[in-house]
Amino acid sequence: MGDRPPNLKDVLMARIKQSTLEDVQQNTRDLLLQAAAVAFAKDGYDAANINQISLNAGFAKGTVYNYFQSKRILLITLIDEVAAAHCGFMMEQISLESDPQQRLEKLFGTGFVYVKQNIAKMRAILNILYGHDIELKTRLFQAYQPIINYVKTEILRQGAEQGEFEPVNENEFSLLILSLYMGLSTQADEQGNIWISADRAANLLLNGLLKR
Amino acid sequence: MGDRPPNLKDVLMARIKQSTLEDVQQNTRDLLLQAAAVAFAKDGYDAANINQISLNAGFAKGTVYNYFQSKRILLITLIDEVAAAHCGFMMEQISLESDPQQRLEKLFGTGFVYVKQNIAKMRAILNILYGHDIELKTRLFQAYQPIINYVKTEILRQGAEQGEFEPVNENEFSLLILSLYMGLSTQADEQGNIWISADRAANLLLNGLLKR
Amino acid sequence: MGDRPPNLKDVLMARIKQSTLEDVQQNTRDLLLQAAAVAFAKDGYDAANINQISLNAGFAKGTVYNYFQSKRILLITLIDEVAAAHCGFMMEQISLESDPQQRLEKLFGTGFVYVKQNIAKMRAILNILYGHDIELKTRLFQAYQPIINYVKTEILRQGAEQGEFEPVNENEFSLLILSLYMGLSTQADEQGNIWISADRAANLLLNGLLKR
Amino acid sequence: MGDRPPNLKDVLMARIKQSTLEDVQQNTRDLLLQAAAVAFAKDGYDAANINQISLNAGFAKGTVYNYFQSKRILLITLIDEVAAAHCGFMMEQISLESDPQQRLEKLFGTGFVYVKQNIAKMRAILNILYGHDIELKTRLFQAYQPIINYVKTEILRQGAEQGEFEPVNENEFSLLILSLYMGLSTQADEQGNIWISADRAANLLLNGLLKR
DNA sequence: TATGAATGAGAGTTCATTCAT
DNA sequence: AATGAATGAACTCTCATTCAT
Repeated sequence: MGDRPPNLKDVLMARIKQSTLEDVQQNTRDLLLQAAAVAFAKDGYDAANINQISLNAGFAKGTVYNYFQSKRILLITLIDEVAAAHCGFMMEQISLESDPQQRLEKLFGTGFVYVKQNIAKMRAILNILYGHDIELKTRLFQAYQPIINYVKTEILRQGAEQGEFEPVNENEFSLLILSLYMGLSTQADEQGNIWISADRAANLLLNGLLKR
Repeated sequence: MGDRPPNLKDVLMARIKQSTLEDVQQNTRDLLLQAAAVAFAKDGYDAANINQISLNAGFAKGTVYNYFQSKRILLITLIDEVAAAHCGFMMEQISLESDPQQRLEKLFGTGFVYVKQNIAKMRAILNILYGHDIELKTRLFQAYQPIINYVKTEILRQGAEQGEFEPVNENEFSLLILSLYMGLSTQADEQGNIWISADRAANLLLNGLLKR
Repeated sequence: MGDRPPNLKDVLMARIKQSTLEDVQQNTRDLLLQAAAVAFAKDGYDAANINQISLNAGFAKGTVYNYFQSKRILLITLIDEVAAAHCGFMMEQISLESDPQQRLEKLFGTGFVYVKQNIAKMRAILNILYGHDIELKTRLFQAYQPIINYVKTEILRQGAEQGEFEPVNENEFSLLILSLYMGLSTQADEQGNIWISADRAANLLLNGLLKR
Repeated sequence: MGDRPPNLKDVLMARIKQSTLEDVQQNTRDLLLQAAAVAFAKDGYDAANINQISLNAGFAKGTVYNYFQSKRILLITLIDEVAAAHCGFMMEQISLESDPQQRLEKLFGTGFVYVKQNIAKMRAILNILYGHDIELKTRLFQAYQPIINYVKTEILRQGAEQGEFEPVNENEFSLLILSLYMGLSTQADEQGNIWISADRAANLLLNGLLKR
């Protein structure tokens, strides 16, 4: 690899000297996906340079095509994997609470944590969610179904059944909650911090939801 | 121009036979900007084809360069002009009301009307607002300062002074209001219709604002 | 065009100073097709470089795409136009004779003249006729139908009706004649000369055709 | 090799469990050459994918480079080996006849048999014979010298000496015979069958050769 | 010997931009 | 002012080849 300046690949590779072939492949794939997230976040899908993604990941320009058939499939893969990880992380954390109101607060709390820890991936995702490409938006919507359903059944419905929440249109309101979460996420700064606290964000909704 | 089917240009041109040179230029410019809005809305800035914009406006490939120095300047011009018209239209309508609460409701009412009547331009704008390009977002933010200031001084401050509203952080809350308006606008359908009514949108905010 | 060495384009352009727009387009198109024929003849379709074709024609590398949508469409266009010209030329010349036997001799005579005058185009065509691409061969076969039909009806059938020729399977024999012509054409040297004379080639067939 | 469906390699490998190292190498080499013939026949040299050849032969991507230094050398090796086998087979069979006229008939008979039994290899060879690459054509011509010389001395000269054939230009006529054989071979169908019978093909030539 | 991850030169193609008419 | 032929930088993608295992 000669006199290239050390990069993410080199650093990580050093840690896995004893790795098996599967590890190498998984590692390369992950490095490429991470570099793709950074590029798509910074420049958007259309303006991002797939050769540069490969180079930034620490590989030659063609290497990305050993793992992803095309630039678009690279993006779609990123969407699917980020959405799965994002949904999984949030659902796992939210499930630790049992009270619907606390679950809603936890949604924003844990959601904002995910944004902070995965700012590049989130920006790549948000560029699509608010972008022009209908096909990609649909894919993204499908990939986020798990958390949408979770909010619907495990927060809204449960809250209504327990008499805590007003009965609302579950479908509309679960979408509204996720829209607010995503909308606030777009306002994260470079470090992934969001100007409004998770509690205040949840309260904005709770004031409209809670019986008084 | 031969046997092309009649297009927007041809139709409009027929109405202005008596126009002066300035009128023709203004008309051409507007046609190009409108075609640009449609293209940027549909494909995004990067993927939009500037030659196709010119053709869709009813002119030849090079014509756009007689009016705009580059593709990017075309976009910036579009941002500035749409923002100015958008702000102007909303402020003019809102000013017809004098009560702060009614003004807030009018903001969403008249804002949603603007979206419906200018769906392509709005989508082009929203693509930028939620896109990756910081420079363009800054430009957009500057261009929308008039309405942000208007909300701050003519709605929030006035409401607070009249004892109708809780005293809130004017800067933060005016941004939050505009964010909600823009966020809901991203959910407009093909015809520019938005699933939530202006009243309900305003009430979401008012419930948190109003003294009880 | 600066200090490029003068090329075919420059020479020809000089002759058509007064040309109209249509002339310019037709001229550019023809130059590109001719350069394509030379390249496809020399390197074959797959190995030919479409950028180099444009450059060899005297234009920038992208110019070929102003006239042909893709490399393959450039080739298909070349096939169609060469076949049409080739068939037209031969049929026109052969029709000057009325005797079937003389027409057969004229077929080889005039055919060999066409080869000599269009050696690059012929080699491009023959590379396809004897190449691996079935789709292209089919297209070529379709494009040469006129001369195949002409041989069938205006030479073989007429010769049989006039009692000069043995009655043979018209379809098979017309194909055999054209196959022999094409096969001999593959053996043309750099200048387009063929080692066997048109008369001897025709006689090979006439031995099998003529009644004795 | 895991759960790949069994392929030619696996089947053949099973039969040679007891083989020595040399046998294994020879076998691998042959499998690669056969896969190369199939690929070159189907897609032509330029468009054929050397990695796919290796995979189709039942090996990994890089294996072909353990046996052949480059794609081009693989092709040249194929040319040499096919030509040698082809010439050997035909000369061996033809030698079973002693009469020149019967030898000529046998040439087409046994030649057509070879085509049918080696359709992929023949198509690869014919693609080169009628292709654009002069260097390869020259190589092919050299590799087929044995059969050309055989026809010249063991058929034409012998026929003339025995008074059966007209005295003709041996060099030209032996080439003509082989050209006819190759030309007819290009018209073999998917199964390697040729529309004209060996006897009729031979008779076309005998009409011009035989004394009357 | 066989493997397959990685390489990088080079291809086809797009399209913002220029400029002579 | 409007045109559209021409330009050429830059991009996505392919694949022959290398080499450490």
